[in-house]
Amino acid sequence: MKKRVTLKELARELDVSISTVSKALKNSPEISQDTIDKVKAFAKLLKYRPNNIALSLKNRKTKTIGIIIPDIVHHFFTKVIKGVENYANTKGYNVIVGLSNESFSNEVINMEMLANGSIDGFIVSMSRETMQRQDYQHFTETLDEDIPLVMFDRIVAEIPCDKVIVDDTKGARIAVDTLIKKGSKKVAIITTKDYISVGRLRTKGYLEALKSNGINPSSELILKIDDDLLYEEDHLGVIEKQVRELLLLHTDVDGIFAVNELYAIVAMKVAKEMGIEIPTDLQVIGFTDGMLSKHATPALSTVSQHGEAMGAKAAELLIQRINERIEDKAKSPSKTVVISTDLISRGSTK
Amino acid sequence: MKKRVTLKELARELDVSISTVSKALKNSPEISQDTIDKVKAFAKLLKYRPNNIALSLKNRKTKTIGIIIPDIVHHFFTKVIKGVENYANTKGYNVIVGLSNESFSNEVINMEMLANGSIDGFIVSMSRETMQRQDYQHFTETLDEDIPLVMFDRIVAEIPCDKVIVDDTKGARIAVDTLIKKGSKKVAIITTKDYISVGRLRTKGYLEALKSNGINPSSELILKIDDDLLYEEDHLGVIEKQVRELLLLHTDVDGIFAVNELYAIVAMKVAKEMGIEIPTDLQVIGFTDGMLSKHATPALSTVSQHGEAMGAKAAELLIQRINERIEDKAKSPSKTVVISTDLISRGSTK
DNA sequence: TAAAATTACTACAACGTTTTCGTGTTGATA
DNA sequence: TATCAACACGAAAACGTTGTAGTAATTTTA
Repeated sequence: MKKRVTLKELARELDVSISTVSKALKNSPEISQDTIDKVKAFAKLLKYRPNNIALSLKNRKTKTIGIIIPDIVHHFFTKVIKGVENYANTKGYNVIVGLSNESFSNEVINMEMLANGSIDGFIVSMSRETMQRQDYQHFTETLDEDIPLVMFDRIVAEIPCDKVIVDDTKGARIAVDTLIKKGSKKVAIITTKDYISVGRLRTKGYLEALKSNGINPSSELILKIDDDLLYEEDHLGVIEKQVRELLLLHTDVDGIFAVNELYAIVAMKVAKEMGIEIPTDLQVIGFTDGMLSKHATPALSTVSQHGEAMGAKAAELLIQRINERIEDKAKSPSKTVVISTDLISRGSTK
Repeated sequence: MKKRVTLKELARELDVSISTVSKALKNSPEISQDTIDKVKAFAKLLKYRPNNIALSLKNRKTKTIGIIIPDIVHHFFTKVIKGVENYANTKGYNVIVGLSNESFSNEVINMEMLANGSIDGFIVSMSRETMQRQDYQHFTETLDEDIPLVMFDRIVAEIPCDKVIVDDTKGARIAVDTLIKKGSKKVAIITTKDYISVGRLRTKGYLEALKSNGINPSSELILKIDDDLLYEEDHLGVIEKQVRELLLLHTDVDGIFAVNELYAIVAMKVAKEMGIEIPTDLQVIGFTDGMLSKHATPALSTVSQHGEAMGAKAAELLIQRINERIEDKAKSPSKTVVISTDLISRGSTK
C-alpha cells in the first residue's frame, strides 16, 4: 500500500530542499547538526531507503555481477555460485544467475540481456555448445564494451580475460598415479569427447601418469563418452553399457579413473553388478567432489575441485577489475589463477 | 574501450533531437519513414542498446525477481531455481539469487538489499532460523511496501501471500502406505524436529498411514534428528549413530520412511553395514527426489517434489502479481498452489 | 565599517530513458 | 488568401539520486 518514500517527499514535508536532505543523510559538513538530526529522524520514521536503481544510474555501476553457467543442477556449479555469492555479498554485490542450459544461444541471449547495464561484470563458464562451435564473439564483444569478464573451469585461452581453473592435468595425473601406486596394474579412463577442455586435459594427465610409470597407454582403455546428454537420466544407460563392455573385454582392468563424478559412480555400479569387488579387484577415482561421491558405497575417492574457492576467487578477480575500471587505472594484464586440487581418499581406493 | 552509446550520442551524430531518435527506434507514427530508417541503420551500426537501468528507473520496474533460499548446495532448491529461471526468462525477467545460509539475519539483509528497488518481487523459502524464531517482520514489511512475495516449500500460513507447496502430509502418507502394502509390518520414520514445517507435516502423514492401516504408532520408531547441521559432513556421523541405535534396538523394523533424501541414504548405508538386505529385509522410501536417490545402490524409492515445477509455478504466480500491481488491479486473494507429489518406485522397495 | 570569510543552505545539471505537449512547415480547404 | 489539418519534429519534465556551483545571511578580520 505505502508507496516508497523518496528524498523529494522528505524534502517537501521538512520544507527544505532535496539537496539538503540528501546531504544531511550523508552527514555532510555543509549541513548544520540541527538539520541533520531532524532529517535523519524523519527519514527513519518514514523508513526512507535510497532507491538502488537511481543510484545505479547515477553512479553508472550496479553493484551486481552476473554469473552464467551451463547448468545449475550440478553440484560443482552450485558450489561455485555459493563461493561467488558469499564473497560478493561481503563486498556489497548481488548476484544474478543466468543459465545457458548448455546452449550457445541461451548463453548469448543471457549475456546480452545483462550487458545492457544490469551488471558490472560477468563470471562465466561456457556452455558445451559454445565450446563445440568455438564461437566466442559474445565474449569479445563484452570485453570490447569494457565489461569485465572472468571465466572459470570451462575456459578458452584466446579470450584475454582473468580465468580461474584447476590444474586438470595435474589433478588427473596424481589420481592415476595414486591408483598405480596403490597397486592397479591396468588403469582405464572414462572421459568425454575432446572438445570438452577439461576432459581433454584430464585425459592428458592420465596419459602422463601412465608414461611416468612406464606403462604404455592403450586406446582400448580410453573410453570417450559423448556427453551431449550427460545429465539426462535416460542416457545413463548408454554410459552403463559402454562401461560394461569395457569391463567385459578387459577383465584385468583393476583401476578406473573417471573425469567426473557421475561416470565414476556408474562405473562402480556396473562393476558391483558384475560381481567385481571395490576396491579389492577394482579401484576407482573420480573428478569433482560432490554429493554422489560422498554418499556412494563404497564412498568414492575423488579429485576435489574446490568449487567454492573457485567461485570466491573468480568473484574477487572480477570485483578487482570492476574497481580498476572505475578508478580508470591502467589495466593490469589478465591473470589465470590455478586452484590446486586435492585427492580425497575414500573407500573406492585401497 | 568503447563506451556504451546512448540516445544522446545518436541524436548528436544524426543531428536530430533525442526524442526523435527514441521515437524512431520505436516506429512511432510521428516520425517519417525516412528518418526512422536512418536512425535505425545508424543505431545498428553503433550497436545501440537501451540502458536497462535507465528504463528501470523510468518505468519503476526492473524486470528482475529475487529468489531467497536457505542453501543452494541442495538439489531441491537448485531444481526450484531452474524452474524459476526458465519460466522467468520466457517472460523477460532476470533472477537474482540470495542465499540466507539458513540464517535469519542473512535472510533479512538479503531481502532489504534487494527491496530497495532492485527487484519487482520475491520468491522465498525461509531459513531454518527464521522458522525457529517465528519472526516474519521482514515478510510483512515487504508486503506492506507492496512488493509481491511468493513463498514456497517452507512457508508460514499467517503471511498473506501466494504460496507453492507440495502436499507433504499426503505424500508421506502414500509413501508409508506403500511400504505397508508392500509388506512392511513395522515402519520407522526418520524426521526432523517439529519446527521444520515440512518435517512436521510429513510425520503427520506417516502417522495417518499407520492409523488407516490399524497400526499403533510408537514414539520409539520416530527418530527426530536435530538438523542444525544437516549438510555439514562432520555431523553425518551423528545421524548414522542414531539410525544404528534404532535398528539395533528394534531389529524387527522392516520399513523406513525418511523425510529427506539424505536421511534415507544414511539409513540404507547403516542397514547395509549391519548386513540388512534391502529391500528384502528392509524397505526404504525417502522424500525429495535428488541425485543421491537416483544413484544409490539400490536406487532409492522417493516421493518426488517436482522442484522445477514448483519453481515455475512460483515464478508464474509472482509475475502475475507484479502485473496486477502495475495495472493497479484490485488484488485477488492469495492463492496456495499445491503441487502433487509422485512416488517413484526404485530398488529400495519391493 | 567595509571587506573577507564562514555558515547553511538551494538550484541545477547529470545519469539515459520515455512521453506529453508544443511548434513550425507544409498542403488542402473554403 | 486566410484558415486549418496533417505532418514531422523538438523541448521539457519525469523517474530518484548526487555533487558542483552558487547565494544569502551571518561572523570574522583588517
